[in-house]
Amino acid sequence: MVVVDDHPIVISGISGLLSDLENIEIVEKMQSGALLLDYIESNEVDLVLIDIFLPVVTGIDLCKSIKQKYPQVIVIGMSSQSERSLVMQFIQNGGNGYILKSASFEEFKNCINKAIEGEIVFSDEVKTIVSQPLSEDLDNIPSLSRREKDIALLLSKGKQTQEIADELFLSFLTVQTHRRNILQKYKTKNVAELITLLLKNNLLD
Amino acid sequence: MVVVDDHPIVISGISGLLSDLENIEIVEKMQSGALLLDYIESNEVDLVLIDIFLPVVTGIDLCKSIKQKYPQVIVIGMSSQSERSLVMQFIQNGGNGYILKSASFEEFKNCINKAIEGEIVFSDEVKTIVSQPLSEDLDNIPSLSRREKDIALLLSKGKQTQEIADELFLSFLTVQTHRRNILQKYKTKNVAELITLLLKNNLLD
DNA sequence: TTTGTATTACCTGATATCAGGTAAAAGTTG
DNA sequence: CAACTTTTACCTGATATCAGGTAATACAAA
Repeated sequence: MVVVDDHPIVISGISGLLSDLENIEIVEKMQSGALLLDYIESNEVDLVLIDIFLPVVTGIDLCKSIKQKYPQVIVIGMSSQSERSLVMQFIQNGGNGYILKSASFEEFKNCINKAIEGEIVFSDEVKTIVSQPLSEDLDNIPSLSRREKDIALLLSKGKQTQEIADELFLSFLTVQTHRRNILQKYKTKNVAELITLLLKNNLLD
Repeated sequence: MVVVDDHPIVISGISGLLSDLENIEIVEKMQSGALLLDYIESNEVDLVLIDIFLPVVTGIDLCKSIKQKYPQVIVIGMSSQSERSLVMQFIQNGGNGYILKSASFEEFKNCINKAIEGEIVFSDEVKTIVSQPLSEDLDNIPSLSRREKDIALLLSKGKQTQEIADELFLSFLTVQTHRRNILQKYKTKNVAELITLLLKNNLLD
């Protein structure tokens, strides 16, 4: 088994945790995806435990790369906080399981053992997150058109309709129409609610 | 020394890391601030290493509580990602240092040793973050009072003055006053800009 | 080519926000 | 206790937003 994490203490922690699992041997500990891909080229690897928030290449992309070339390798993801969409993405890219770093030692052991047997495993907290009835239908969030984004961005900076019109060389009335369309698109009743929604969904970057 | 973190693997990792530091003995490992405050009541503690993102009570508030009652205890903060404002807040609340979890073993050891000698210590990455020319003067962000936060939160949900008044059993005019005070406090010209500022600075959680 | 979305633009009226000033009661800190 | 902050509350007028409807041009997809 190989652990990939850019936090030395996490690696150390997992070593300690797994030292009493007889069937598992931590072969290597590394701090980046690139190192893992190199290693996997010339060594036999059964199981990989990777942090999702790695520098350069994210854990999700790393998982994808591994699975494309070596589909038999079991890949388990880890992170501190977890969002439903992240976990789902990871699994969709071939991940065999997902564990929150706040999981207990027992959970870690169980998950790893079951994953080896071919199951898709989740730590308890992840289970509850994944099985949540996904808050209404907030998944299929519509996206902003180019112009709408321009306007939303200026709105988020506190600009008002006339100022936006001046800045984008548009009519006051045009900006007004865009505003209304954006509000309707997201079913928000005013700019405050809109900005909250946009920022929380990273739609303004 | 006591380690407070809600991630078992991190605690395990730190144990492993510090087992070869002779002058330090990890007395206790616990997963919440409440446990620490209980423990500290009846035991002598020299140094505490706390995670910033703890459930219920954040590491910053925990640090504050500790320092109020036991100013001689050395408190070092930790987190995975770090933001300038977070680190500054922690130090302002009496923290003796801040370490990123991605820090190397060496850094951990150095920081802890120096902190014991009375220095304020930062791991390398934190240093660079702290010493950044801090985008203009966005540091000294005032904080919201309890009531102001209530109102700001409802504003972010798109509620308007009258609705907020009803929900909080206040006069329309009172809410109006709060709104104005909040806008003034952050020098924002409307709610849209305000929400942006608050969300980007994590002031609404 | 037709359908659909995006972008532009105009009009009106009801309602909300913002900015100005004022002030008392309650709670907190030195 | 005194000073300060917080929370509560009222008044007014100017300006902005929101909701409703309508419509032409442009550009991409079916």
